[in-house]
Amino acid sequence: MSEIRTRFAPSPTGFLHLGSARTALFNWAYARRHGGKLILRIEDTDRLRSRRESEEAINDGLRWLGIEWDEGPFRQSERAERHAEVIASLVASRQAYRCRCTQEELEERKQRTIAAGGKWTYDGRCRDLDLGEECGPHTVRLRIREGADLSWNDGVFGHSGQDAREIGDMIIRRSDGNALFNVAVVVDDLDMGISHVIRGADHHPNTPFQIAIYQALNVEPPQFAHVPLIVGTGGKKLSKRRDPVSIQHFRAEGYLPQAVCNWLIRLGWSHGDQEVFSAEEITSLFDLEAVNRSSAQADPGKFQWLNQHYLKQLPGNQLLREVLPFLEAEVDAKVEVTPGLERLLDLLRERSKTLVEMAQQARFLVVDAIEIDEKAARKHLKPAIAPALSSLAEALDELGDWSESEIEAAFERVLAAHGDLKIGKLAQPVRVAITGGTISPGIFETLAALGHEKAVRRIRAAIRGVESTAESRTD
RNA sequence: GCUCCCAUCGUCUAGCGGUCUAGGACGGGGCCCUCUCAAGGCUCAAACACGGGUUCGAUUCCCGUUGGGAGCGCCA
Repeated sequence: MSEIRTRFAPSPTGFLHLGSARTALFNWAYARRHGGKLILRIEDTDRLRSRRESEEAINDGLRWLGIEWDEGPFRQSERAERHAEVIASLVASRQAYRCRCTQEELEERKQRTIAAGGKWTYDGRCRDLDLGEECGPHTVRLRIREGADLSWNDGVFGHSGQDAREIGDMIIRRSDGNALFNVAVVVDDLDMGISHVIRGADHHPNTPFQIAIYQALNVEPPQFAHVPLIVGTGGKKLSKRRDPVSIQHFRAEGYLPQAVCNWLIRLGWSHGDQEVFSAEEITSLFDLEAVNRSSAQADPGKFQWLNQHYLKQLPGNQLLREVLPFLEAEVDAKVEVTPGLERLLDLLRERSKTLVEMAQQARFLVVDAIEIDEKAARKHLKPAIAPALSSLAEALDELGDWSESEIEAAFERVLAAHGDLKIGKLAQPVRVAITGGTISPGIFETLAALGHEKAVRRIRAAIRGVESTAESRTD
């Protein structure tokens, strides 16, 4: 059996799109699974929409996801000569012919046919005219035999095909001399030795026409597999306005590439009841047979769950490396890495869905001065708790060993000394005092992570705050 | 409008004629744990779109209906 060669062929018209990324992932997984190669080809023949920056964005996105290609990136635009050559050979062998119908004429005839209740395919006006080079401005059309068998066995949809009569003689070269997408794709796939064309189901209707080109070229088409589209909430088409669709966006939101890949691979593909797949599992288990035929909605909830799952699994040094940029953006300053910070991040991974959230939750530890949430202060920093808070500040200040267990012991002493105060009564005020809010990891762990000096300073500052508001109230 | 495609809990899905009183996961409810928030454990609710066939037997096969999607460019 010959080598498995798949390709990812995006058009560089924006950022790496969610659906494109999944197609890339499927192609990559399929190639890896079978010891084959993935070829990256940029379909940039639409000059108006193609931009070099978006090509870079696609490469970056793929690299970030860990999808490595083996050959390319090739640019379709750089292969124009080869496309022209193939079209010329098709004309020479009378498989294609020149057509001088103008767009206006075509449009008019089309409207007339439709108005008369007919179905429009090219009416073949120039089909047998045998027009030569000198016929003036013209396009080139592929001659489609009426009885041609344009069917194929799709890797996902099974037996597929369309009646040749439904297709009509399609244009393969524009009047400006450039090849059209369908030919360019066929020629490139052929030249690049692609064995499996795995692409979005939006290409499903294109396939019969491409098969006609393979037939005209008298070559065997590759295997086709069309993967169902990803749709947005409500089963509607993904919209750039409503749905987040760019991989870069997810990256900026603090999602891990492992989570994105895992999420995407399970959209339309499954392996029994398994939900979590490492990159190794993806590339050893992925299988076209198990790809679904119906389109899938992208569920953000599952995505968040997966992201937290991977966050929890990340080795400490990697977690730090991932969060640091987000944390520095959060506080808008360079952040010094301390053991306390590392400890806090470790506690935070169980409480964060994304790196962005984690950075927000770690903020209190790296800033010099915190802002205390007013509502939290009103609820928890009341005069009644001030005495206990003072004793705690004292007890903590005297601690020689700033460890979680010593801090806990200090708490217990203070609690006992204040009439068996419940720990919750003291923990919340302290939490507000040191983090500015009501939410944090366990209070002993949080205090330990924050550090001796900052912790005591913040508690004392909170006590002063309580006293001053108490005074202003009695006025 | 025409061509093609799809249809299991809210969502992603398992199921490839009897094992289905339909399984898992996310999300949701409840309980436990608990210094807050999480995490974790246990638990509950939740689906075969509808109508005809085929068959001893249909979630599974066939045909319609309905609903959704894609394509119908001198775009890719």
